[in-house]
Amino acid sequence: MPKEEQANRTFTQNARRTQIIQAAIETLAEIGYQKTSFNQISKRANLRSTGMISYHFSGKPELYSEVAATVLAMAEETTGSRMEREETFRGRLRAYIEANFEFLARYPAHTQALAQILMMDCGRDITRSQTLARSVLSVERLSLLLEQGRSAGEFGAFDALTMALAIRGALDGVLRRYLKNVDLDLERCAAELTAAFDQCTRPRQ
Amino acid sequence: MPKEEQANRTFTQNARRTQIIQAAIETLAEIGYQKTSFNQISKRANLRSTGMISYHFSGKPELYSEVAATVLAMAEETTGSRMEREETFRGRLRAYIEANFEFLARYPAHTQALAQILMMDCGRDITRSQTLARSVLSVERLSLLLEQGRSAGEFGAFDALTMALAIRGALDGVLRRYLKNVDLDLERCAAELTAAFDQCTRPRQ
Amino acid sequence: MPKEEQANRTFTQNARRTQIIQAAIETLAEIGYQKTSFNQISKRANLRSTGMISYHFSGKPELYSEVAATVLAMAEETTGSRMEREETFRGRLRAYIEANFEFLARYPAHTQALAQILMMDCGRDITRSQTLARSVLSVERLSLLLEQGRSAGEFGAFDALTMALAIRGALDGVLRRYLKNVDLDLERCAAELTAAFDQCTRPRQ
Amino acid sequence: MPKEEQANRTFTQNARRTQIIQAAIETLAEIGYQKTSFNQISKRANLRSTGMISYHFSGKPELYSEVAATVLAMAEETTGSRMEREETFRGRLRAYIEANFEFLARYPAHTQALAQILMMDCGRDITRSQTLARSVLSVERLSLLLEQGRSAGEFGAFDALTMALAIRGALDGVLRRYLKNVDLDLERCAAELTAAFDQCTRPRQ
DNA sequence: TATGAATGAGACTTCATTCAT
DNA sequence: TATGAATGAAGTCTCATTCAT
Repeated sequence: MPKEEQANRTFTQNARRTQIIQAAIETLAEIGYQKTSFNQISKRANLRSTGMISYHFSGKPELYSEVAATVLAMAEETTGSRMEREETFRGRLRAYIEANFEFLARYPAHTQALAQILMMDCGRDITRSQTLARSVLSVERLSLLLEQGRSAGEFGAFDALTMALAIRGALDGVLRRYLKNVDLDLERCAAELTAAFDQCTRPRQ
Repeated sequence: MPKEEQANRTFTQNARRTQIIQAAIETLAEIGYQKTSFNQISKRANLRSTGMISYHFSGKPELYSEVAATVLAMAEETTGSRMEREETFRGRLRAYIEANFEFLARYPAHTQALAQILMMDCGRDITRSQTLARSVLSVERLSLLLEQGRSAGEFGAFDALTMALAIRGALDGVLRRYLKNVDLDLERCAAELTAAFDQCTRPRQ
Repeated sequence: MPKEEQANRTFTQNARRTQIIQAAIETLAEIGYQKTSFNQISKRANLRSTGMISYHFSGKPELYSEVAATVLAMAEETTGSRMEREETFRGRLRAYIEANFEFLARYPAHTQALAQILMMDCGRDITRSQTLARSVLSVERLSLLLEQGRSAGEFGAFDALTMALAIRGALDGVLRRYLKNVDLDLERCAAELTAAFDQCTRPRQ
Repeated sequence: MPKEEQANRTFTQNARRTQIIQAAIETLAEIGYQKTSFNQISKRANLRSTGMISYHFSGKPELYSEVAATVLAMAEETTGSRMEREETFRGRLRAYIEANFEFLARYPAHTQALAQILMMDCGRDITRSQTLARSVLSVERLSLLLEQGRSAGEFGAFDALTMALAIRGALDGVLRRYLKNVDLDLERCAAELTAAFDQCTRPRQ
């Protein structure tokens, strides 16, 4: 009887959970939130029944939370390590933007799945949770970075939260377009965005 | 027997359609795309059965298309007229950003509903239609504005489409946060964003 | 307020009823019993609402009864007059078969509509009514013809009802095939069937 | 999660499918095609909801196809084995007619259900499928038999297809009457029809 | 007479979830 | 642990019929 609070999971249980989460990611990316059902997910996971999913997850919310957490953790790796190599806050901002594109290029399905879930998260199951707020991808973390950079005199006198929302939004806008229509040249987009936000975060005379 | 191709609608029919569209907007804004059903909408429209909705609209796609068209038309008014008053492209860009905030402040539910529909529009029923593409709010129109401004020497040498996606995305990001959490000071956000994009669209030396 | 038992109909009412009946025939022939709804019929009759049909007919059963009666009356003309010209019972049987094909060739839609209605008549609204039983097309009348011919020594000693059912069934079988697939050569079919039943009704030695 | 392409069905699934098919047959025979709904069928199958039917069959078309296939398979047994015992084509024709009556007498509900489905099969889901075309009961097979018999000199020079349509139609006509009104003496009908078609397929001088 | 808006029952279908095995 | 059959609520849609005008 799984579904316990966390821990206490056997190796097998974790394997199953991972397998299901992976299948959920693929399904969300492939057919979209609307058409994604336990049935679809279980097919992609080569499970013989949807009961398996209900058995390992308390319900759709938990499954989707786990999907989000998984993707966020992966993004954390890519992005976090990329940012830590930079010494200036300005350098970290550039790294943040570039890392977002790198992740998209490497894991489009994961990005897609996360986007789908966050968009539909109206009950705020995920958004309200700490999982997202603590992620390096979060507006909050980005806002903090800007704030610190401003204190250090690297950035101008803008409002950190608004700028963070703008940067995150701009990234999401470009990412979303790419996911719909792969014609975008990601490298060029990355360069354009880093340049743009590099410019508009400059101290204004 | 409604559901006819277009036109040919009586006064009463149009009134009902409007009423239903309005109820759909409120429902989408209030409980989100997922939970929005004909049942919920008909309750909010004080209709006795969902049959009434099916009677006036061929189905969910038509209803949602009409919702989108309605909101876009309203936005067109606010935004379009605000932009036309400007003479420079740079001025129009500022007006565009400001008008987005004005509309949001005046019609938060409409903005919310439109956002929900466009996000879920994976079948591209609406996105692919001309309704959106021709709207002032569209990335395409914004991109065109930037392109023209660049030709006129008002803007720098950035890629117009990427910048348009970024601006639209930044706006959506801030809007979305406001819709989740009304604590944002919209006027200040507007000022920050106009300043930010005014700066980063400048010709770079 | 129409819907009265019969009579008492004004000229206009009768015109409307005829118009609706005609539209029903076309609809049944074109799209089949299943898809035939008041809505479809009213469109084909250029009526502005299905209310019109309910206003002139007490319901679907009455409408379909009238359709059946109309077609049967037309068939009566074709077939009856054709048969009366014959002097022998054997001649009348041939005439009966030939007239069925003539009618089919001239009024395929009417034949189709009647067939659809009689097939679906499980409540026996029509079959049980006298309209059909009294028709020259009915098995009963055909059976009577055979009986009389037998008494007159023209036919063999078969069971009249069974033979009548067989002849009527054979005609329906060929007709139905023609209605599905117009490749049949009706004249040849008519000749074949007259010959066949001419032979098998002969007095057997 | 059933509804798979074919095979891969467990014992239980097949049992349920059979049960539902049986209930569908009874329902069709009892209340007719029009009134037969998943609701009615599920009641007769002692299922608690119509969802069960949708769970085992992809939809009405699949269910009805299976009903038709089931009945045709049963008829194949009765009729096929009865015909194979005959050595002449003429003998087989007689066997064919007699077997039809035998089947009707033994399985009136099945006959009724099949008749209902084939009559309403306007989309030709079933008729167009090979299930019917390959059945012994089909006009095609009957036509072939007549053709072969004619080549062998056993039958006269009639058109095989027309005669096959006539025989099949005659059988259906008698069968249908019996199903509506059980007063017919099936044995006598069988004798009459075999005699009749024996006579009219004779080589004519 | 005629209109057409409104109704509400009922159809089919999907789905997350439960439960006996 | 895993299976998969079963459930039943909820969803969208169709339709004959009613009724105020």
